[in-house]
Amino acid sequence: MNNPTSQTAPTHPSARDKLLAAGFAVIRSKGYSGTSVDELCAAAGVTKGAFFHHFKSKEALGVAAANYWSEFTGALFAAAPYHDHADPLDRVLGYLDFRRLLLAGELPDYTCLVGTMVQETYLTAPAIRDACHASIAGHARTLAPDIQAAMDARGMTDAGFTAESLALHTQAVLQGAFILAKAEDSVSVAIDSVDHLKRYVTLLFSQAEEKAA
Amino acid sequence: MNNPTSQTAPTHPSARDKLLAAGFAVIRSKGYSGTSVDELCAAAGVTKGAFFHHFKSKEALGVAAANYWSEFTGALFAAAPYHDHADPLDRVLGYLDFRRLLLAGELPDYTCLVGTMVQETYLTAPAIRDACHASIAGHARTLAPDIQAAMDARGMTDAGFTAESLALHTQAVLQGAFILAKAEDSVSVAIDSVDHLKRYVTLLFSQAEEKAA
DNA sequence: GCCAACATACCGACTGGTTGGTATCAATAT
DNA sequence: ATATTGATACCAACCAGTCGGTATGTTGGC
Repeated sequence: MNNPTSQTAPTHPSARDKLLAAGFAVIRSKGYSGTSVDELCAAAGVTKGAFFHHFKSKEALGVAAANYWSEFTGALFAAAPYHDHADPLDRVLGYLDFRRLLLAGELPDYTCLVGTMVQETYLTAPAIRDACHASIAGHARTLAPDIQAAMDARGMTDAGFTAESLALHTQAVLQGAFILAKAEDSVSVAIDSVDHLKRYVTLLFSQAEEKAA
Repeated sequence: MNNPTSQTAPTHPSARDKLLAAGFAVIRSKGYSGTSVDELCAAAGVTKGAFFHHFKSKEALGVAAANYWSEFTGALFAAAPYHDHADPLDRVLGYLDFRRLLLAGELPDYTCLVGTMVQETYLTAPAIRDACHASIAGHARTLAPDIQAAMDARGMTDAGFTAESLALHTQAVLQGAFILAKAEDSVSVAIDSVDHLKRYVTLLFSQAEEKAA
């Protein structure tokens, strides 16, 4: 009856896993403050007793959800195909194509949990803010090496920006694109913004190629 | 004793005005859902009775605050000096310089009210979402003519993007920059993103100039 | 038998919202 | 000039319901 790998197996998820999964969905729809513990429990199909057995507070669930989000997205992007390109610039552009591809389904499905949470909690819940920051910064850090390699290949030693700052800029564009998509209730504006970002990166490196030539 | 222009005079602001001003500050700090009506009243120095005299619900205050935000920022940017440049591209770049300049003080002082609110309310309070969308889209619309003029001046008839989409992209970058600044608890990452955006716009139009030459 | 994993029942504090009432005003009638 | 009217602006107290959190079970595997 019991699954020996039940800790993380989707066939027999623990109340903790169900709550974290419910957190992804509900918090992305209604925000952190707008989501009640009761609501979370109902969405997860567990009771409040289970909630407070696994999380000492609502804030603790917020932190855990942000950390789980880091794991989840980390695995998603690590398995993505854009890493296969030989040229580092192609990997960066491939990443943006992949992000564009992810803009599918309904708004709560493709928006960013930690971007949503940090907006509300940056002053009131520093622990959540730190976990969200770690998630965003950690993801940006996976991009920086490819950007740096692309810069090095073109001798861009004095480009006026760092690989890290460009990596963070991509995240800013994506987060902002989500906000505009929510405001317009349409994904097209987000797609347009990713296209602008891709055009920026392309221009940035083609410019350097011309200069080098 | 009584001020004949008391309706809008800052020397004798009405409870409504005080509540809207308090809304700017408190909602930008704690988010919409995270802000209670009692908190708003305390910050404004009025009672709950006054609140519900002027606003039929908390949501109505959210809508009114978003609309007031549109007026407020509309006046701010209309009076900004970047409109004086003769070259439309200089006006666009001047706008970005002005936005960079506005990134001063504490986080709740320079972040965007409607960007914060729409993130939480896009599904639960359509009236607020619409007001936030009107604010963002309306502001972007003030940028589009200058962008279009800059494109026309360079014969960019087939640039692969519209002036409107670039205007919206600037707003996405700014909104995203605010999120990253909140996560990092530092404005520098937001400044970097605005710099990237300015570099993008510069590249976009210098590229077209080269092609035309 | 025991402990982790849950469920049930409940608490005080706080939530958005309502109540009845007062102070202040302009307009009008006297 | 003054009294009457009626509307607006505002207040303190209060309401029913919801909040995050707790106390006390019950259960099922080791």
